[in-house]
Amino acid sequence: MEMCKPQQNHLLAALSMEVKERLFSHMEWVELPLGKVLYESGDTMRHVYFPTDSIISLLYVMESGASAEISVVGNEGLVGIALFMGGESTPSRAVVQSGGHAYRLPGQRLKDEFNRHGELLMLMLRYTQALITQMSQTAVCNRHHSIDQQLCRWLLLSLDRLPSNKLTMTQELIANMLGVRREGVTEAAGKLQRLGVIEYSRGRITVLDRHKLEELSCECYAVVKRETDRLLPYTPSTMPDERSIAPKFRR
Amino acid sequence: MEMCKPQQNHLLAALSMEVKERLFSHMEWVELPLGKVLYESGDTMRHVYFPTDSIISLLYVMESGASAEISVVGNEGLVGIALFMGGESTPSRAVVQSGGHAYRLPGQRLKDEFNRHGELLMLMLRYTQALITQMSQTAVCNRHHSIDQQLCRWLLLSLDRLPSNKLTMTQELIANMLGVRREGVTEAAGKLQRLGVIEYSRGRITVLDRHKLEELSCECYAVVKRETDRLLPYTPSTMPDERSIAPKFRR
DNA sequence: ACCGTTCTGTTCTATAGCGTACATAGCGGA
DNA sequence: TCCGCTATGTACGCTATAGAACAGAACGGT
Repeated sequence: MEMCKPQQNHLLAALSMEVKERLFSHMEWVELPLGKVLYESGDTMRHVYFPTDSIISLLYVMESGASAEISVVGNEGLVGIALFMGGESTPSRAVVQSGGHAYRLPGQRLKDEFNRHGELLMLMLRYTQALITQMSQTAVCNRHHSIDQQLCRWLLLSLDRLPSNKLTMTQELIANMLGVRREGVTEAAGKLQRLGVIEYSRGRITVLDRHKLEELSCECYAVVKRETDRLLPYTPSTMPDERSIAPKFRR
Repeated sequence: MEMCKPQQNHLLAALSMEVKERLFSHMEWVELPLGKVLYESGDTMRHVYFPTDSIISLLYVMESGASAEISVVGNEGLVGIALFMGGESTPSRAVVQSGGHAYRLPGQRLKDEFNRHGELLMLMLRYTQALITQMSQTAVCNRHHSIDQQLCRWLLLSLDRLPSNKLTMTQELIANMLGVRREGVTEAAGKLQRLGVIEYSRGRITVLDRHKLEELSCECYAVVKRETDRLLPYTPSTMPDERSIAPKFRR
């Protein structure tokens, strides 16, 4: 048996003997044929996969059926971060892009390695997953949606983070954020203004019809919003039974 | 200390009294004027920011100077995940997009909350950060680069995860991954073939000139590669011990 | 050796967004 | 009050990519 396998998984290889032995006693060696779906959008993940000579694509599949790759995972990584990030699932699909093999570990076994970590950590991880969702959706949106749709998404994301329905933001600035021309924003904003959805002048934008804005936006806003709400429900910490909630974060 | 009631930070609000009190004894209340840069690409972060009534944009600034927003952070989150993810910095810039305030915590204080967590966790987190980098860069690439460039990037990312210089992948499949038309891939691949960079037929692609491929690719590949190498150097620690694997799962 | 299927190549038109140039309009300081 | 600056509006040609339709080419089972 060769000592230095050419296609071992790098993450597993980097672990100490102690941890590795504990994990490997529960590890399965599985074949991953091309096209196999490891998990669908929203699926509760049961295993994490450590690819060795296979490649897995994380895709976001849109309502239209069109898809875009969010990221790609090979022997440098693992599939199923949501299991330890705390979200248990993601809005993306994992498909085998290049057939091969992987080590597979029941999610529970991975979580067992985490069972001493406190609430702060769990909270951070869950937030991180929400952030990742946003990033992914941004990539998708950049690929597939019009400036008009993206402006709506962007306004809604901003609106959710502000106390009023006004934001101070020149079209030039928005263009930089979206990575488009200022003129493109001018046109899109003009349309929204003509529709009575927003009102603006010299860097002061007032949202008049939020509902319409949501209608005009692409699905990307809703996806991020829904996932963020799911991951971070923000139970008020002033509640007296706060500490009794904490154990639910531990598995 | 003033406890900003209407616009408290949601993450802080969700913490238990115990943890919150420990954190708040080291917390600063800072003003964030519009346009202030919280950190530049590659900067070692000293603080994490919990915005209350401000919005911070995470931007990736390209070599050309053009920029694209990776994500946006408001009172639902925090700026500086790299501090607890283990990377200490990111390739992105954080700019105040909407002036306001935030709670600021020295990074070390946050890390103190993490100091009992084992090596597995740290490894996972570092990987996650690398993945996040890839996602971010995908968003950037989708916005700004041609199909030709994106194909090069994609081939390189795949190549790095495979043992040989051959990959089995139809143009149709690649098109799905990149979120573009199959015809677009056909054209881009044709150009590469004519340049002698690759050779392919019916789903079998051989990379002949990797160096050229890197030249033709946009910067996005290099950014992700460099960051991944930095976060996960895979130091030649203990090699895997075959005997620790359950016999039936050995290769 | 054949035939159907699956890949790849080509060509047409349509359009969104870019680059560029320049015009207008509102605010704010002197 | 005026000037200058910044923000917004508009217009024109250009290009990359989408959408669609179809032709050729190679593989693989029977």
